[in-house]
Amino acid sequence: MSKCEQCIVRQFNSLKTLTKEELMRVSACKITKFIKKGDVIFDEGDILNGIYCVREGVCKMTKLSKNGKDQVVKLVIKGGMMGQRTLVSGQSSNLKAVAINDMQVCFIPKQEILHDLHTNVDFSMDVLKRMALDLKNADNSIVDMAQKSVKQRLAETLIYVNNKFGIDNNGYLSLTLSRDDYASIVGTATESAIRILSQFKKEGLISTKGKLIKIENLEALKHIE
Amino acid sequence: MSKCEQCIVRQFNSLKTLTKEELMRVSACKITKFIKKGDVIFDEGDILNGIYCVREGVCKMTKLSKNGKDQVVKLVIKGGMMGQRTLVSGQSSNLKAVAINDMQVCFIPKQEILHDLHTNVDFSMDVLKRMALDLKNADNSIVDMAQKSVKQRLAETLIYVNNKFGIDNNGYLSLTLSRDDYASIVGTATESAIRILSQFKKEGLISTKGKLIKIENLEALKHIE
DNA sequence: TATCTAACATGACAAATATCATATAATAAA
DNA sequence: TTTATTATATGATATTTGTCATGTTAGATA
Repeated sequence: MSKCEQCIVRQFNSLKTLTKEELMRVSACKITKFIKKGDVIFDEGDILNGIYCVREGVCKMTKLSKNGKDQVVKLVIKGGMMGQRTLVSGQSSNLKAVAINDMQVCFIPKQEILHDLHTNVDFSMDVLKRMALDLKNADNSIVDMAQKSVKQRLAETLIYVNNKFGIDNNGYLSLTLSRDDYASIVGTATESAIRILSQFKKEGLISTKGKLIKIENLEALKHIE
Repeated sequence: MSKCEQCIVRQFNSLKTLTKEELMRVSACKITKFIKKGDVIFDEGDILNGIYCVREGVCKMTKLSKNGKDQVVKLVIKGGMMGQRTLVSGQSSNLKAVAINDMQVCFIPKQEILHDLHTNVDFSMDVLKRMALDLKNADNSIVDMAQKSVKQRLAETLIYVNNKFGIDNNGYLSLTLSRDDYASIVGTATESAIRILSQFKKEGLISTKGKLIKIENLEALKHIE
């Protein structure tokens, strides 16, 4: 079992503010889990007894709407954490976490993190800072959902995936999402997402090969009306 | 100038976790401001040198979308705080704060709050907890914006205003919002908001008198399709 | 390989929502 | 009070988006 002290992933999250001693305690009680694509890590309403640190893979955090459709609220990538909000508030989870590809995550028990939150100011301030950033992003999402067209949101999602995950050797977006995932991120019907992607293709903004998508005209995508 | 130690409003926010000494220091450096309806307390991009505690009145926090429309992200009421996110992240404000009615707010300088955040664990944990709750609410708003119809969102807004602000002697919603405000909360065109309110009226779900709105059938509003 | 299944794709149509025009009512300013 | 301005209201119409039907493709399974 690998040690947190040697894990590069923690550089991307609040754990980097922990002291060596704190890290060793965390490392001693953490549980590393291997999650297969499509598996549910935790569900809405679950009581989480700790937080998850993503070592590998990508995860979507979704919420089921009353109309029966899942809405993706956030994508969590390597270095990301899940469950902090729930840990802090003491409530059950508001979101469901599903692996988009094979993942490796470390589970850290609640009491360990809570202890560090109370005793290490650097840590608690960093957690606070990241939560503040999450809140800002969420606020911006609200505005986008309310004010932008489906086409604009889909274009922005493609740009986001491009920026966040980059492209493979052939120029295709490294993160492969199903059309259904795109629809669920954008907040539209699967058919609508497919239709708009087809339109983007016709207009030369993107090209596709199966599920793979290649951005052909980033600038034009940025200026979708 | 009134003292924070005697201010009931702090019972509703994180300031209630401060010690008497801390409160007195806060009280000594706070500035109470009287804001008139429609006035801007701070704008997007502003550098805030502190946080605001709402003593009286209601405030809308909005963000300007690229299409030129303001989207209301949150309503802040008596006891609410503004600017914590910005204070914590060290960034400029992501939102604009506009008074919906006459307000009284107390401005507390940044360094005072930051000091308390670093030294009082109860305080920092409470701020964290409230931010976590804000984040949950924001996530839920994303889902609502993405998945619910304008009609549903408007109905829910009416219910929210009813629950949060109550009704006056004649049964009308105590908080009076313009049709434009409703549109900006729901994320739709003003005409659409007006049209749907008219429809609700025809269906007997609400009645109106000028800008005033009275909920006539709460249960039916809750079950709008 | 053949078959099955899930994902992708597209047409046809319906429903929701935005936009533009215009009218009326309410409120503020002169 | 009169006038000017802003908010509310509604019709007509265009656009966007959702829904249902159906077909196609690609990958999984037997």
